[in-house]
This record gives sequence, structure tokens and C-alpha cells, in this order.
Amino acid sequence: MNLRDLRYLLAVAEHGHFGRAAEACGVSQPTLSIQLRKLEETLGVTLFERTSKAVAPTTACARLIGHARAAVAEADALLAMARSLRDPLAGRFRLGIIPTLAPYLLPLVYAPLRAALPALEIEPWEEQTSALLERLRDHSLDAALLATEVDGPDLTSRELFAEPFLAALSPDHALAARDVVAEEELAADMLVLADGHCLRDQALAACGRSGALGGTLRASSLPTLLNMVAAGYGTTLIPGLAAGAARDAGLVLRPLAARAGRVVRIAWRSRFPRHAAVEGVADVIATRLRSFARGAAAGAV
Amino acid sequence: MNLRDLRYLLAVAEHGHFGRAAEACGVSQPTLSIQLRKLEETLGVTLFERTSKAVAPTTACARLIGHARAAVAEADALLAMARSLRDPLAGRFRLGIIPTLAPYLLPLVYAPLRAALPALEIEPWEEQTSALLERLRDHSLDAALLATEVDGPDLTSRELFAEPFLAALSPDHALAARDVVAEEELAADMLVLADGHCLRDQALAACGRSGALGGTLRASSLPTLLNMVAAGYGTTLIPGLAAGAARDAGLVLRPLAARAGRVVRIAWRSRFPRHAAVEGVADVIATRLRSFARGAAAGAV
DNA sequence: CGGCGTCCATAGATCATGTCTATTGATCGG
DNA sequence: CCGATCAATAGACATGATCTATGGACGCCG
Repeated sequence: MNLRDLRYLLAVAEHGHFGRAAEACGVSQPTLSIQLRKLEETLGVTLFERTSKAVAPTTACARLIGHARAAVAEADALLAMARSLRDPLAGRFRLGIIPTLAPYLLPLVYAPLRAALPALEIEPWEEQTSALLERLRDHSLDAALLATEVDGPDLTSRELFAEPFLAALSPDHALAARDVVAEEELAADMLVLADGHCLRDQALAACGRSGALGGTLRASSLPTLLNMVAAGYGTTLIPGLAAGAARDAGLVLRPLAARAGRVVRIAWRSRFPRHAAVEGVADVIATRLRSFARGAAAGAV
Repeated sequence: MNLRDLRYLLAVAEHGHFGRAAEACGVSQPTLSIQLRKLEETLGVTLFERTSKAVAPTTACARLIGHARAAVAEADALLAMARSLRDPLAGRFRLGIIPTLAPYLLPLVYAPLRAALPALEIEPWEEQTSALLERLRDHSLDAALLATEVDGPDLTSRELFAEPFLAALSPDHALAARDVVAEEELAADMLVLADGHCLRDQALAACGRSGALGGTLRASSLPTLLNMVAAGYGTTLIPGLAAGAARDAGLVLRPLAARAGRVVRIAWRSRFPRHAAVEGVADVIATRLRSFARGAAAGAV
């Protein structure tokens, strides 16, 4: 049994006439006659009482036709929905973002993304790198904004922009008097984020330390960390996009001598079919942040 | 798009594995792969993200799959219902019966019909001949029990049994003293049914009258007619099966000299597909009434 | 790190079947 | 009794579903 056969059945029931039903279905009358007879044979039920005068549905047909109508309607609904889902630049797009990036990047790119991809319903999801990678791999995210390389052939990534780190100091810190701070000078009293944040490892690596100091307080979020530094508990190293928030917290920011920084990338499953959506999002973010990256390259933030 | 394709889609979504899905569908893996790819092309939507490791439905697929499931379920329901409708000796059977027959025949044949055709749900419909023929022709009845021949090639009929008429008299009527009454003797004061009852015309014809007497009361039903005769308003001629009811009404019954009577037939549309049901019903009634017909032929009721 | 197994995609051949045009048969009306 | 109408049938044709065999990508394991 075929959906086409059910459409033929409905057409004959509606028109009560093989010729007109065939015309409505866009086929010849013999075709419709044959197919309907085959349907009757497969069902084992006579569907119509045929006369040269009229074609009347049997009672069996009357009881079956509701299901036929429902099946055809569902198939048509599926086709219509497929048409609306056809655009890869439309629909839900679940985008993971690491916590040290989300609060500072999203406000910058949200409006441009809406403007460039109006049909794309971006759902941000904030979590640490490893969790995002896991969610990418189990298909609960479509793409993720990270500050690390991704490994494995199942994932692909594209560089979006370079984000320089900055030394963040309380105004009364000794280094606050300097124009430029060398990364190693921060090592002595640097505060870092909790385990799992990629920024923690990158900050430690930038100033030549392999691990955090024993007993060092580990902030669970960047805003917390900024407040700790502002309160004079130590120094830290922040990503450039957080500069505004850091200044608002009353911190003094200084460029780094060796220009340590991180590269923000977008990552996705290599086989993810809506590649166009990923590229679209990536293009918008890269374009929006181009000036920022240029400024960073010039050493000015 | 095809119901088969939708079944393939559901199988792949369920198993997450082309090979096992193909096995479940009873086809080879390449077949399923090709058909699914074609489905993706016709829909314009990628349905699965394929890896050698796993096959994951896309978000678009997740939204479409509900409709696919519904369409397939409706089709399956249709097939299941068709299976149950396949037996022509099962299901509703709308049987018209003329009013001068129904109350006396139905009690005789109801139980035998239930016993012989347990799956046939017979729905009796009591109306006069012309209305029954109309309903037969417009498909609102499946068959009808009549006491007249039917004309036209669109209808067919089969004789079931012969039903003799009897003279019905009030006990104090002059003719009640006789053993046998000649049909013509009833003509003088015979009461008849209202227009439209075939019994009316047949009774008049039997006693040689072309029309009813002027001012004669025309009962709208046979029970009413019996009571009128019992009350002494005249004589009448009743169908044999009504003998019991007539005696209960206090009437005297006498056989007719010329053995006037009527033939009860079952009629149906020549193209009616459930011919087996008609034959089944006809056989049961003819068998049940065979003794009656023999008795009638022998002159004893 | 190289063979091996798993899994989906592709190629080419084959077979089933849906569709067409032309025609027949049945039925009805003038 | 003849012509019109309508569904069924016949035969040719083309599409398309399916199969087996094979290729290519990937992960596993010694």
C-alpha cells in the first residue's frame, strides 16, 4: 500500500467519478482504475460499487477512509514542515560558549547575529570547555565557542579572532605604576579561576607556572576573580574582552610584554549538516571582532 | 514520498544503525541507504548525521519524525481495519423489511440469523416498498425483504418463500361459519391498509377489485386493521405469518378457495459487493420458512 | 603503526510496477 | 436502434526499487 493509492482513494470518494478523480490526481483514468483495484486486492475489501452511472463507496470504504485521510494529512504536514526546515540558516541553533567569554562576547555579537541571520534561533549555552565538547559530540549542541584547539577528526574548528590577555591589578599594586607588565612578574601573587576553566591553565602557562600556588583561592567565575583582585588579594590575567568589566570593578589594566593571549574559535562536528549556519555565525562574529583583533595586534585595547 | 520511505526513516531513527534498520525492514542495507538519501533529497532536509560510529537524527528529523510516525500508524490502522472488514459475512448489514412482514417474520428468523451469521450485525429498517427500493438504490440499505417483484437491471432479487393469504373475520361474521372462503366473497365489506402498502393492492387484486371502496377506512398498520375487523367493521385478508397475531386479536381465519398469496423476496443492488452476506441471510430465512411454505402449499397454516 | 573489522556509500544489473494510449464492453438516453 | 458516457482491459514503455559486489572512512588492537 502506498500514499499515492490513498490519494487516489480519497479522490474517487470525493468526486464519485473515476475520470474526474484521475484528472484531479494528474493521471489517466486507466491508471487510477488499476491502482484502485490493486488497493482493493491488497486490502481484501471492495471499496467502491461501480456503475456506469455512479461510483458509490461501500460501508467498508466509509470506515477506512478516515484513516486514509489522516495518513495523507500527516504526510502532507510532514512535507510542509520539511519545506519550512529546508533553510539551514533557519531554526534552532544551540551554541555553547565558555564562561570566560560568554558575558563579554554575547552582548557584542547578539544584535549583529539577529540582523544577519534573522531566522536562526540561537540558543546560547554556557559551560566549561570539556562539557561543551561532550555536548557537541552527543549532539546536544550544534557548535561551541572555545578558546582551545579541538582534537579528533570528528570535530572541526575555525579561528574567529585573537584575544590578548591583560594584567589586571588593584590600583595600589606595585605593578600598577608600570606601562607594560611582563607575564612572569604576575606569577608571584596571581589569582586564578577554578579547575576546568581553560583560562586558568592559559594564565598559569603564560606566566611560566605549571600549577597554581598552594592555598591560592580559586574563583569560580571571572567576575568573582575581578572583585578579589580589586580587594587587593593578588593580581590576575584577564581576557581582553573582559576589560570593560574589569575597569568597572575598579581595576587597573596593563598590556603584557610578551603579548600573551588566546585564540577564540568556533567548533562543530565535522559531519554537522547545517554547515552554512556555522559559517554564518562564524562570519558574523569574526567580522564584528575584526577591529578588536586589529587593535589587539597593535597592542592597544 | 512513500509510506515505505517513512518506515525506513523510523527504523533508522529507532535503531541508530543502517544495517540493523535494514534487517528490521527486511531489505538490504544499500537499499535502505539509497531510499533514505532520496527521501532527504525530496524533503530537502538532511535527516541523519552519519558516522561510522553512530547515526544521529538531526533536529529537523526530530521534528519531522512525529508526523512520519503518525502517518505510518494511520496506514497500519487502515490495514488492520481492512483485515477485519475483509469478511463479507461480518459488519453492519442494513436490511429493509416491509411493515406487513417485519413484526411477524423477524421474531422467527432473528435467532437463526444470529446463530448462522454471528459476525453479521443486521440492522432492520421498516418502511414501505417504494421507500425501501429508493433506499436500496441510494445505498442506504444493503438488502430488503419485499413481497413484490423488482424491476430494473440495477436490482436483483431472489424468492425466499410463498406466503398464503387468509380470510380474517370477526367470529360473528356470516362467512365465519364456512371452512373455506372464496376471495370474491370478501370484496363486499373488505377493509384494506392505507396507500403504499403492497398488501393493500394485493388484497384488492385477489378479490377482484381494482380500487378500494369509497369511504372505506384505511388502516395505517396491520395490527390496527386486525382490531378494526375484530370490532366488526368488516373483513380483511391477511398474510399467513400474521395468523398468530390475528387469532390473538380474536379473529377467525379461513383458508382461501383460490389460494391467493404473495411471494416474499430479498432484493439487493446487482453490484452490491457483499453478495455472500445477502445469500447467507437469504439461505437462513428460506430454510427457516421452508416448513411454513410446505404447510401453506398443503393448505394448512 | 599496520592489518583488520565495522559501517555506510556507490556501481551496475535486474526485476517489479506505475503509467500511458488505444480499445472494448456495458449501460443509458434519445 | 444508434450514439454517448464511463469504467475496465491490453500491451508497450519507462521509472524506480532492490539486489550483490565493492569501495572508502574510521576505530581497534596487537
